[in-house]
Amino acid sequence: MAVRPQGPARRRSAAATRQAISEAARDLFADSGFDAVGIRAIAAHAGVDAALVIRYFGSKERLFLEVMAVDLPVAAVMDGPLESLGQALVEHVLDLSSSRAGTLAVTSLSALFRASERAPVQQTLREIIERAFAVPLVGRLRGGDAELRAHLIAAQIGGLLTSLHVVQDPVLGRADRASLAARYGAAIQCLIDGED
Amino acid sequence: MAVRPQGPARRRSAAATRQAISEAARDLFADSGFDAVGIRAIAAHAGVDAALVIRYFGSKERLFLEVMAVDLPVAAVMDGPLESLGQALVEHVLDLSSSRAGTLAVTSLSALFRASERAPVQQTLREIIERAFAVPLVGRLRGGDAELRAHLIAAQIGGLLTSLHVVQDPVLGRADRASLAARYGAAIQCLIDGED
DNA sequence: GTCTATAAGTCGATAGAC
DNA sequence: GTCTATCGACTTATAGAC
Repeated sequence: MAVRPQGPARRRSAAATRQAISEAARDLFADSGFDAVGIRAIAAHAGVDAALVIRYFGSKERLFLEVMAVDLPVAAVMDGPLESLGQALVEHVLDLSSSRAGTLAVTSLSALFRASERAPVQQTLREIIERAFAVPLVGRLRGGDAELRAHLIAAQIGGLLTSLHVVQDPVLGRADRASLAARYGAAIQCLIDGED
Repeated sequence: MAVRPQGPARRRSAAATRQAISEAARDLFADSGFDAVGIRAIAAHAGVDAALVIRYFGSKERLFLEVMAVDLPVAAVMDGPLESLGQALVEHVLDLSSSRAGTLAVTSLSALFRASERAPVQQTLREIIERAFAVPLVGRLRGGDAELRAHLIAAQIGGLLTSLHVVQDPVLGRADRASLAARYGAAIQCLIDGED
């Protein structure tokens, strides 16, 4: 085996270092929020030096934006039949927490939400909503005010998500999946159907 | 006139000092959030010394909780007729921003939402929801799952409030009051009516 | 490519003089 | 009741050695 080169520590490829920082930041930001997580903690968690975090990402805020800008994984259910989309959407949202990817999306969204006094974070949130709801829905909705209705549906889903994961409403936590999907699904269906 | 006593600065009554700190904290927290506002800034804004802020309120977090725990002023509309409560509720929420007290409630609520990774803040939010929605609604709703439905209505209003004031969705910002109240009001009415 | 060292500043909270 | 002074720890970000 070749002896290690003269660098102060073991080398990794640039890509591997970047990725390690990315993953550490994602995990820490997602469960403690932007302000509570320092660059030192991210570096320690990634096994790199704190200066590298800035070197690779420019600033803590840019790192946050790059790492938390996930898409809400609802594309599949949004293409389903319109007549039962309300209930299907709620079921899908309730099931997010049982997959690793879903949990990550939900915790990232909560972190974005909590950091939304920063203008670029707010912009990121708007883009996520636009991609997840407005884009797939506006063309499909019958009746007037399609764009408004799509954004109101996004507001409803946002309300459900924040009640579940930000406020952590105990009544919603105790409720069974079926009644929750039926009740809230019906309210969303109301906006899908339109009926002007 | 009696000469001023030997204190290092002009005296105020304890109550007046407390109130000055309270008001400064309320304003600053409401438009910049918990983390972004330091004790020194609050003190400067109130015209007092930074040490007094801690002396009077114990800690920055206790000050935040005491000052931001407002009630959402919806009691009046919640007692209105059930058949049109959905639309009335949305109209009321949309009109909050045109009164001083309403704006204060909305910005305080936004600040609480954004600081909700702290357990006591989360608890405060739950109590606000309980008082504003569950208490006045549970007894009045006909049909099953009254408690669940009341909390889902709270989730819907929460979604509307956060879309308007936290995310600041531009589509909702541009929409006219009447269509917004009609569309979202109908969706809320759906949960009020029940129809199991 | 990775490190040490440090700049330059913030923070919440406390002790004690007056 | 109000102040000064300060503790101790933290922050983001940079400069430059290796």
